[in-house]
Amino acid sequence: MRADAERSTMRILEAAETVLAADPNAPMERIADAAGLARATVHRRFPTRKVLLEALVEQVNERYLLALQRARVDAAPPAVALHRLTESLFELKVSHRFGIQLTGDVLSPAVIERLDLVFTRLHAAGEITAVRPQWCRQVFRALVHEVDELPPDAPELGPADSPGARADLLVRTLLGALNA
Amino acid sequence: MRADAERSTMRILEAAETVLAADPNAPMERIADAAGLARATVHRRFPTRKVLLEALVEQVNERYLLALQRARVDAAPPAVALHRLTESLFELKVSHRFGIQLTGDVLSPAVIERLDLVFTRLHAAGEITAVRPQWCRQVFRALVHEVDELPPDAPELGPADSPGARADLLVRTLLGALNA
DNA sequence: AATAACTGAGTCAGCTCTGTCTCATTTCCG
DNA sequence: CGGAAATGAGACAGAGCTGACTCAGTTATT
Repeated sequence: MRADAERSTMRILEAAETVLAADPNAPMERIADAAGLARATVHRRFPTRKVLLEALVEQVNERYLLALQRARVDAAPPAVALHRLTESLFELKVSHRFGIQLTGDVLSPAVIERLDLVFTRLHAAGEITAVRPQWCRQVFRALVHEVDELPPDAPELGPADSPGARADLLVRTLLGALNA
Repeated sequence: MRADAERSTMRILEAAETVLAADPNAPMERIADAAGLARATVHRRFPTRKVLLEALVEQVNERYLLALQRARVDAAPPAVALHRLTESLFELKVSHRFGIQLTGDVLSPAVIERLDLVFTRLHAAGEITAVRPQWCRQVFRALVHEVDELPPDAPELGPADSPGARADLLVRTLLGALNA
């Protein structure tokens, strides 16, 4: 694969993210335009729309996994790990909104496993009463989405729009929800 | 409008709900089939797909409002009202999954107003610390969705699958989330 | 500089969905 | 019963998207 083609592939993935985030049914041509390429070129890398979507999912799963290991999910105190993970996730959301939304159904097993680890450890530490990691994951994902859609000046985020404000709110809300 | 045509209209709305819940992009013909009618007949009632969708939204808004007044939102203790409202909402979800999902953006002002009333009253009663009804609504809707997707035998719902088990879980979780 | 890889632009057939129209037939309602 | 309304079946044009293909021109690599 020529360095040339590599760049094109990346461009396409980026363009697909931004375009499909705005309109999940956008035609391939709009993605090609956003990437500054011809539609035919997109079809050369990704023969089918389905293939392109799968590539997006895989890409997000990789970054997800990266965020999990940067959060030191298995070593750090679980509440801290959750907080760090959340911060990374919000960053991930700005550049990969569509992909994340798409992974709702098809999170990679590796990601699920690590994610569940956070919640079992939270339970073991007595920070939450909820038992099943699956349920915790569901609530987590839902709240991440809601917090993410909060406008920057929302009172829930506190006075200053500090970078960790969203993560704070999320952790607080999630622990409250899973303690009931 | 002949009694005949009235029935057809209802059939179409019902069919649209069930078909679109499974596939939001399903073609008009599939809706017509599900309604036991010809595609042309559907187009006679609802000239455009857009019009049909709007009708679905309106229908859900009506039922939503009905649920709110049956819950005695303005008189009953707010926690009780919330519980009753939640029960109705879960019922509504089984028959109007698609419409409810669609109303995420376009809830009627009347519904929003009544819904906000619940949360301001909850705050006044000291049951939640969250202030902004908008934020409460967001979290509420998100959790309703997650609880609704829980399988009937989920441990979170308790031993017996009593009718109010889901509402119990939701109220518990929501109050926890909005207290953090 | 030569070769191989990549790309742009255009064309093409095929498919699906939409919305409209017609006309014969069935169904309601007074 | 008889007229009016509603329906089914089918055809129709139009639009949009997809995926494949060609070929001339550009770009990277050795």
